[in-house]
Amino acid sequence: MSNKIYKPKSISGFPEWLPEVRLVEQQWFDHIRRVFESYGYCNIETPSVEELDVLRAKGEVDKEIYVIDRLHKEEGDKEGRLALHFDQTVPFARYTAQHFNDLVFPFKRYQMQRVWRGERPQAGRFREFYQCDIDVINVDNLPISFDAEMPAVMWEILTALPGMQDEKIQIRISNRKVLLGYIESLNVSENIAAQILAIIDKIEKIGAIETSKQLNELLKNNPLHALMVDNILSLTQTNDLKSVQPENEQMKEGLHELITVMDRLKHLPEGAVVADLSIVRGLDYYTGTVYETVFLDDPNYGSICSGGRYDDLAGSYINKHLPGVGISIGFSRLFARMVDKQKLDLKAKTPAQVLVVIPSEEQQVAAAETAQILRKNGHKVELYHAAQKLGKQLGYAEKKGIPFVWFVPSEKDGMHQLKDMYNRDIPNKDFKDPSEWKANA
RNA sequence: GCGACUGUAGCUCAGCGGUAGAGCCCUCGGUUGUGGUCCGAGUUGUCGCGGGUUCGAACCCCGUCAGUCGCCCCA
Repeated sequence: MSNKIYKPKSISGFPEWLPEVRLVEQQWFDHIRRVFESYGYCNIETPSVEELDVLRAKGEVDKEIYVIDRLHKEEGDKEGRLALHFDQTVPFARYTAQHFNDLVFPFKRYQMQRVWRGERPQAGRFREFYQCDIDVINVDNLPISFDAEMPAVMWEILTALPGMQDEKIQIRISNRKVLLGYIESLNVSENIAAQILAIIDKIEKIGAIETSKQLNELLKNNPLHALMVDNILSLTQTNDLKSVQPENEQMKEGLHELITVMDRLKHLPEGAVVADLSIVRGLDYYTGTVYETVFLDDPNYGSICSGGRYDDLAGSYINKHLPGVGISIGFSRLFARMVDKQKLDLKAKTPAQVLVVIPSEEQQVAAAETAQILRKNGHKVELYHAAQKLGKQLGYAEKKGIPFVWFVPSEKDGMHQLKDMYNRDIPNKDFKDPSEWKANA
């Protein structure tokens, strides 16, 4: 055995939490799971790794993918290269294609797992993080109503998460067919079109004036550039979808879909969900509706809940047409912000609700028996580990944030006592029998 | 991948050329069946790493690694 001590340090971008934070994180997962299931989504879990070729099936992927290797891999070993998945949508599409015959469609599933991206970490940006996804995939046709269900479910979750009550968030929705259709009508090269999208994507960050400047610079060789820039800006900033004149069939279809989705979200509070044609959402597999969600007081923190519709992602793995739509909570990004802003209730460092103390050696057995009875009655119980001074035992309960302390009787035929640690003024409750104490009473 | 800034005790930081410090935390005591306050005592360091300048470097210089924040990209 070596005595060498490796100084412990956290690896940047790979978050880990203290017990009191983890407890709240688990509550968040419970809450999210409950709402997902209330809409009938079933859970699946896919492996952390996929074959690299599966992850790249949709062509070039910009995302930084971690590949994994065996330490003792021999030269010439013929194995598919394995890689950690960078999202849950691609593995889900593979899963759906693979188990096509055993699934019932429309297939509604949720997934809450870690994903990995080798990007440079920053506030709210990790290399290992949780996503909570819901997706629906159907055969041949997927009703547009699902495009409206996605943000509705997420709004319900996000506004009710413990600690999120005061946060002002907004889900923004667009349809890529609108902007892509419009840009197609401009007859510019593919390269220029991509650059236009990249500039529009930053509109909130850099402002309309800077956007206009950059677009003019980009398009300056086109004789109509002033008009084009004006039109792009007014399109991406419009508040009235119905007044937009479609330039072609694709744009018309996108507008119609977007208007339909917005119509079906009218039951949500004013400003919860808005149509925003400047949403670009990268350049990967989305083909129609796209979502992103921001904190209104800090939109640059990044999206905490994004997704969209993909017409043919599963088609990379099976010769069928399997359109889908999905949305994903950037769980770790969202959670880390609430931790940083101290919005979480971190009193408890343990799930234990009651600490059974051991006032003296003689009571050790009685204390252990009592703890067992309380557990059988549904309480979460920790038994103190030694017959030490009571002040020390109470201090322990306090430090761990255990709300109740239990005293076994000090004499034959005496009463059990329950002490409330948070409300010192409340007198101790007496019980003849530990079973008289009901959980949550 | 590019740029800026920062690395000193478990944590937050002071010291900026002359023997390494404070607060918090932790441990014990004041308090042998009822905690949080207060008081006293105590433990804690390759000053990120390597090289250079200097009689002397935590401090100045070079390199390197790590972290934070921007850019890019994204949850």
